[in-house]
Amino acid sequence: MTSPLILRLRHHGKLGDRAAQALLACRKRNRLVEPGHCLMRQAERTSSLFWIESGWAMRYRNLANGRRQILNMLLPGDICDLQGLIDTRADHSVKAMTAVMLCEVDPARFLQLLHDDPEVATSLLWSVVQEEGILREHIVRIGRRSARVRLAHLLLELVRRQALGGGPSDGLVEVALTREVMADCLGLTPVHVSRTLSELRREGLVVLEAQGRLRITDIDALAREADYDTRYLHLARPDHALDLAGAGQA
Amino acid sequence: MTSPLILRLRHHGKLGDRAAQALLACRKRNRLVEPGHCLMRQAERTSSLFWIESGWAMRYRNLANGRRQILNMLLPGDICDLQGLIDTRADHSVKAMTAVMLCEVDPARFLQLLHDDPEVATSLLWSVVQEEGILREHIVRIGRRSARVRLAHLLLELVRRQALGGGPSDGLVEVALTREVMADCLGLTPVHVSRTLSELRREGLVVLEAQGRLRITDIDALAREADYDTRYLHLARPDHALDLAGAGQA
DNA sequence: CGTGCTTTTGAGACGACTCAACCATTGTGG
DNA sequence: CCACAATGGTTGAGTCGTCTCAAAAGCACG
Repeated sequence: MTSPLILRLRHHGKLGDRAAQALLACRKRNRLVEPGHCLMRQAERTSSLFWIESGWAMRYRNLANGRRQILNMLLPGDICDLQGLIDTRADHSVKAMTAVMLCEVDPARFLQLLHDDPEVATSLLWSVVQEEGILREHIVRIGRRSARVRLAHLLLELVRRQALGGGPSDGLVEVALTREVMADCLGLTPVHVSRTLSELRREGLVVLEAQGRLRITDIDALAREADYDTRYLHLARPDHALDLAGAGQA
Repeated sequence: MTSPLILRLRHHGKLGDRAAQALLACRKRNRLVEPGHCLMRQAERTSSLFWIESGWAMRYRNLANGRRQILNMLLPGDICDLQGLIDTRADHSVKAMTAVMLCEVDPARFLQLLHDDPEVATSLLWSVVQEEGILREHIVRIGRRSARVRLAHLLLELVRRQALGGGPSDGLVEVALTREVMADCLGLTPVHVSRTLSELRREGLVVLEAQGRLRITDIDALAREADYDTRYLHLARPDHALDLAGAGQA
């Protein structure tokens, strides 16, 4: 079975088997994190670098007034995070939502590879660009959309992202999200999320399945409702991928 | 006079004169953009790379319902954007708020330098990490803070950021911001921004000066009000900057 | 078959929005 | 140098979306 990291990167462009193998060979060791445990803590110094092999995590920030804002979700194949290459005091925490299998990367080996293999470098750059796009989309969602659209939009994004890493692509959200998690993601209260979700369910756009997991019944209908750009995250193959090697090894 | 790019990068860590010169030498040409004109348009393909030498710009997104969300402001010394290294269809626009002087970069030369000079590579990585931090802070601001705190927090950030690029550090916001711009940044309406700003002015935290420019009269007081972490953006020198060269040229 | 957690539902409050009128500033042409 | 237009800012009144608090209902697990 292919690693979700490779699956995801291959949505960006060419990543040959040799490059993929080289990337996977940067793995130092695997680590299993229990649900609810932290992969990284606010104000802690870290210089670790890893990707998510399985399970979901959340990147969030606790505020002085006790509130919480989830900044992003981390799904299988996501890298967390290039910031780890720099030794900074983290301004946020990362917590496992389910059991999470991490692949820790050997930074030196990783940088070496980045330096030597243009395919890997390009893929990783794509990955960073995609992640920034996700953050921007999140800003728009929270800043200028109603609760209903926010929620629909988030669910669509998660379903799409999990598919990129090899997860289900049939509308089922593979992880049970509590109302509180969705609320902290969307800048709402759990109560209001509950109401809004009921509304979507009443209209048959979404159903609640076993273990509290959600399923989008009609992705296109929901996407229309949510002003969701289906090209988002697609990031089709570029017409002319910039050749990082060309410059680097000239 | 030193370029704001160099000033800003030097807040991150060591960037010697040789490295700084090399970075500036990547400049292909300068371009002046009139206020209100776009540096980059939503859905357009771009593969340009440049930094802001003077003036302010905004990165924003227009929604289907006619609303606008400002994603970030671009100040002198900011790079816009590494994404330009990849040929993607932009999901947002960038518009000059004032007259803006751009320094266009020769991508090939830039990548070469990134590849060869570890000091430059480290600085740029810092820069990317800082930018991500700004986006995250923006999410928290919009998601979990009241109008009053949002506004205060934004002003504090802008004042700090302009100082990093060599602008005033005395609390004066060097560019006149319309209520609408602040509103589109903060996910509010111009009317409500007006009211909120009046409130801050009535309390003497902020004053309105000539040409509609704002001045924060007591930065510390406002920072306390706004739950603003003064370490934010500081990004003090790392204890042990990871040596990108060490791995790359081993 | 409790026990603890999450979800749902209801009622009322409040922050931010809308619409609309008026005011202030700046720039322009007579 | 003034009158005027254009733009952006302020203020008021009423509405609406989301929040708060609280209680009850589901659900999972020991």
